[in-house]
Amino acid sequence: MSTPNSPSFSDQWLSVLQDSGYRLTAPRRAIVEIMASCERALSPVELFDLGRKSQPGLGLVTVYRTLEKMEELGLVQRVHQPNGCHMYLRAARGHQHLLLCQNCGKAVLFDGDELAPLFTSVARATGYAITEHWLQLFGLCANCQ
Amino acid sequence: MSTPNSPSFSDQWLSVLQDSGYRLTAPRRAIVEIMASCERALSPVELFDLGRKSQPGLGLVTVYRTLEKMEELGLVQRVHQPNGCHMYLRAARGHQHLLLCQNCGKAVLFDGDELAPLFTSVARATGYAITEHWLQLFGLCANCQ
DNA sequence: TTATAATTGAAAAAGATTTTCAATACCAAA
DNA sequence: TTTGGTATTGAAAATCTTTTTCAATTATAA
Repeated sequence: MSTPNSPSFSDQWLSVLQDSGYRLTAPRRAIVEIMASCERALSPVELFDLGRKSQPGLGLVTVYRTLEKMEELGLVQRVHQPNGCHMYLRAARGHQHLLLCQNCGKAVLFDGDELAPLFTSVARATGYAITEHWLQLFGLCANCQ
Repeated sequence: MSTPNSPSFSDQWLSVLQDSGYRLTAPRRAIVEIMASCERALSPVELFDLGRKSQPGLGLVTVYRTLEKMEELGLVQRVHQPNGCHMYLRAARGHQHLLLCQNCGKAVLFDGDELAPLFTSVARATGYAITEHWLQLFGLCANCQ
């Protein structure tokens, strides 16, 4: 429950950045504000365009750099697209996976705790040390069906 | 069981290409021969370098174009990498998932039958109609660890 | 053998992302 | 406050993968 005296979602992110030794600058504030309140996945260029509305001098490079830091801090997660480009989405807590509507782009998250046993057994069967996994689902949301 | 008189694996692929209306050219033969016999995922450039050994004039563009056709015909499958680039792997039959060595590219396939219940419950919980899923694991194979 | 249409490779273009670098701005310490 | 060191910035250029263009070549059907 958010009250006028409780820190907003984006203020929390700014604190995380600051506590990690990063400086709070106007471009970062603008980027954080957008990402912290957006429910869709955004491409770096979309984020850049949105950010320029409040921060006209904003550079695309700064968008990339800030996304990198936010990902490193677990604030946003990268979304892989079939064309190889990336989008970024507000991260959920814990390890969450993505279900994307192929029509409108709306994203829903779900957790994949049930996957752990599968990964363990695959690792054992193959001898591989598994370092990373991706699971993404595609479909149609209730509206678009 | 392959005998001197039965068509080789790569000859089968060439037949598929020809039956689909594509012409058989020396560059295509070279590319098909490599992909049909390689167990690792290859990047277009790796394939290009390998192909030049038997076909010195081979162009990278032809590699891309031939991969595109082979994927369309279900002979190879695209492998997505975290960096956004693609590699290509001889296609498996049936629905299989990929575990890829990040060092040498060696690929292992596993089936994800155990995932079905997860997808069903996610579909029910979200109201989405799930049409496609994307699961890929990354790690280090026994050799590369 | 010939005609025609697919295919080729080089070069250029297109995109996304990263690097470089001089100028700027944050913020800790005085 | 003021100040100094240094993180950060944006522009431009560089990278890298992939696609497009185009004139020359080549496979294949007639």
